[in-house]
Amino acid sequence: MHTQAIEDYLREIYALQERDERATTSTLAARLDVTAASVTNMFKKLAALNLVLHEPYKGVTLTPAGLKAALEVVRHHRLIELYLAEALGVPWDQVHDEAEKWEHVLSEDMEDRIDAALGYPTTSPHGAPIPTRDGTVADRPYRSLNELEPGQTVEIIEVSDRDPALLRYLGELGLYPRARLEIVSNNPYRGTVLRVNGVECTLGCDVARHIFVESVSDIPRE
Amino acid sequence: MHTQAIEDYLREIYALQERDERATTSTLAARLDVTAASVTNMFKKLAALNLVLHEPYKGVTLTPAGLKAALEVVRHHRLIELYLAEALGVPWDQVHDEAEKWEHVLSEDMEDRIDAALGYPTTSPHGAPIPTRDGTVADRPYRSLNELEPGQTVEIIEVSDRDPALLRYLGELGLYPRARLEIVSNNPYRGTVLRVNGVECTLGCDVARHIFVESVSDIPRE
DNA sequence: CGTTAAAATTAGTCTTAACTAAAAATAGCT
DNA sequence: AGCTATTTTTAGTTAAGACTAATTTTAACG
Repeated sequence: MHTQAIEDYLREIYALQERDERATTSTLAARLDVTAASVTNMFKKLAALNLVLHEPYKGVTLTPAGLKAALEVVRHHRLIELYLAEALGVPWDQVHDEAEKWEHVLSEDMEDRIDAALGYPTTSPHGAPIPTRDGTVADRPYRSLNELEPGQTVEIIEVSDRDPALLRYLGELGLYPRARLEIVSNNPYRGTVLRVNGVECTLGCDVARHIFVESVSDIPRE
Repeated sequence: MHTQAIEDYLREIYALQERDERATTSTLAARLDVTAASVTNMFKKLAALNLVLHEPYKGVTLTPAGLKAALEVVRHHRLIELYLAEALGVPWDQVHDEAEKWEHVLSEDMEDRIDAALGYPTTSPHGAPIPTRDGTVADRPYRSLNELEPGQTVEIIEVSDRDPALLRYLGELGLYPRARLEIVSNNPYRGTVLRVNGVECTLGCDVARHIFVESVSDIPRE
């Protein structure tokens, strides 16, 4: 196992690559709340450990070994998020911050027990896929809310887990994974207007961009 | 909250004082698997933080502030031991080592949730009292197995949690807290011979010393 | 194409908590 | 009491991972 700091960096680098964003010095610094200089130091260390490819002034990319290590951390993280929500009733806006701490102390044995207690789940409370133990992740060919045409009815698949205030707001509206909603209008400046449970509401573009959905026609409800 | 290292030292100093043993440099070094020099350094740091009184060449004693901090760590430790055993089915010989890691990442909120999920328990799986949130611990006016007269029937109250192999052995014999046994003979050199569930077995003195019991006459079974 | 702003890197420092090796203090034994 | 073995402490080092300040590289724009 790697140090806690290394695991944190790997988790965040993965989180960026997962969304096709570049893992740059300044982005990591903002996400981990450290200075840019600290990030550069760690990038060098990760590169020396063959966990990332560091292109100076460009950013890093996970190597196969780095991806494997990152997926282990992410698996721990998402399993714990779900466990806290299911077993201890922790609200979904708090599970991310707690899991960030717990993920570093989870032994393989405890991982197995939690996995079994949850019935071998496949997604976190926010709808993110839980990597398997051997390091594979489900594809996510989903679209963001802000790319959709008015009139469409869609089902929420996943929402970003990192903004507690936003999660509380979405929770109030009932915008959890598996919730269905209709797009009323969509405008890159004014945001997305949608109807959920008969209620209309507006989400800003930067919010709508982090909500992933699937067309209802594609997944007939059982 | 204090650093993980400080919490580990406080926990072990408390564990010694709880058994009326002196918290010396070498004892702590053995328990925490560090060198004596490291312990001396930490003793100075703890003394500077007013958590212990350090008498050079003699050892340390927890101050009121140190005791309070130690009891918080011990509360976390024992709550987690019980939670792992009850909720995840972890065998009682493994819960100590796992709890040693988990105790450092437990927020107050999670502590409350775990406490509630367990129904506000008062003892760990090994029978050790769980300190309350405000820092009080139940008295333990119990005797060790090796102090008893033959013929007595007693109930196990508590066993030491730190030797997994011993715990597995005791588990095989059914020697859990609340188990009843009869003293067959007791000898400081040969150890304690006892009968439990109709089976006779012998425990060495150093083992018997760490098993705490209460006379059955004192506690009529409901 | 050169100037400037932003981003990244370097150089050097700090803290925590370990370590080794050497010196000092205590305890045990005759 | 005095010698020896053990224990403890001191002194100095190391590693991780953060930091600041200064410098270099890249990107953007007139």
